[in-house]
Amino acid sequence: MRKGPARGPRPSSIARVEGIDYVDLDQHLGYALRRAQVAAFDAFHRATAGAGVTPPRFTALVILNANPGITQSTLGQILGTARSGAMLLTDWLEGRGLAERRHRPDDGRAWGLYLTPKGGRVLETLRRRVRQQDRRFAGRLAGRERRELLRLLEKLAA
Amino acid sequence: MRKGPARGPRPSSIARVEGIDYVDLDQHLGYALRRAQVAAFDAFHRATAGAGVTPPRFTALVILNANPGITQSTLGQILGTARSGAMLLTDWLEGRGLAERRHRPDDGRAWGLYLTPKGGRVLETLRRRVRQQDRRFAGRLAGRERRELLRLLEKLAA
DNA sequence: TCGATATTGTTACATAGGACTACAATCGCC
DNA sequence: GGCGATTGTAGTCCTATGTAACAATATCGA
Repeated sequence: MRKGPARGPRPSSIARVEGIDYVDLDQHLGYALRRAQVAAFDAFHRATAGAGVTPPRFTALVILNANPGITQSTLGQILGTARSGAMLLTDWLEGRGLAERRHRPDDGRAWGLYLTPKGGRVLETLRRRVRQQDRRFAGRLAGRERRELLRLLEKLAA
Repeated sequence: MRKGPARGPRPSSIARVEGIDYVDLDQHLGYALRRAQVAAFDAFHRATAGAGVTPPRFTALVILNANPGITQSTLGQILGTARSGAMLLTDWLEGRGLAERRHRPDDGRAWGLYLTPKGGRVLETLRRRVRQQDRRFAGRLAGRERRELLRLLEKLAA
């Protein structure tokens, strides 16, 4: 229906071009957020290179680990995607042996989603790498600045 | 080649789901940035509803206005997209009479891009609406917080 | 000056992530 | 028991990219 930020082929980075007048573009929160997010995505991608793990997939792993047994619908809500998208994501995870669907005794329609032992191990590795890269990425900020940034972002997205 | 944030069909918003343990997801800059950006995009979309103007299109208008005569390649660099994408974008702008291509006397290969008078008017309207919506969106932040946020984002994206 | 090389716009093609809809199975509630 | 709501699923469509190939033109070096 409408359009929004998602994931797809990527701008390797949004570099400033020499000799161009950017006017007051930086004063727009949306523009500033987008630039920062592209940079963050770059960092994420470097951290997980080769694993084929995208941000939503990583998020799904984290969520499944902390909330075993949730349904695909719930996962979709958490990620902000349609049910069909959550299903494709689950297919992907299951296809790699990272997660599995288990019938729910209490509800014949729904599946419960669980991380497999392998999924847990992969998550741990990813988590370590992502955290490390995150720290490097945020290296330009002082510790207090980083915390302040997170606080402000949280306030915006709430 | 790789994947990254872009625009496409959208998650209407990424709401927190009741009873779910989000663990330390908020501690990841990438995740926090993404959530904030989705919210910002929502605000942008409301501001430009009906105009069919997406963030990159808006950016292109602003850039063309301040840098008349730039080439499509340069526009692509600024937006962080491939030449072919810049061309499609230019087609769209030209199709609506917002911008036009003019032959360059100095380079037979390239076109110079210029905003039309109509393009200028549309930009002014959009700019006003976007700025207004931006302010509303940032309303949850104190003036100083907003400036601080922009400063930190800039530092990250640089 | 001329030929190799690079750049620009363009076209055609491929991909990826979503949304939307329709459907069958199942649940919940009256 | 029956009807509306929910769940997973499959199918289809759309949009925004990127890549590769090409012709025209520029540029640079021998």
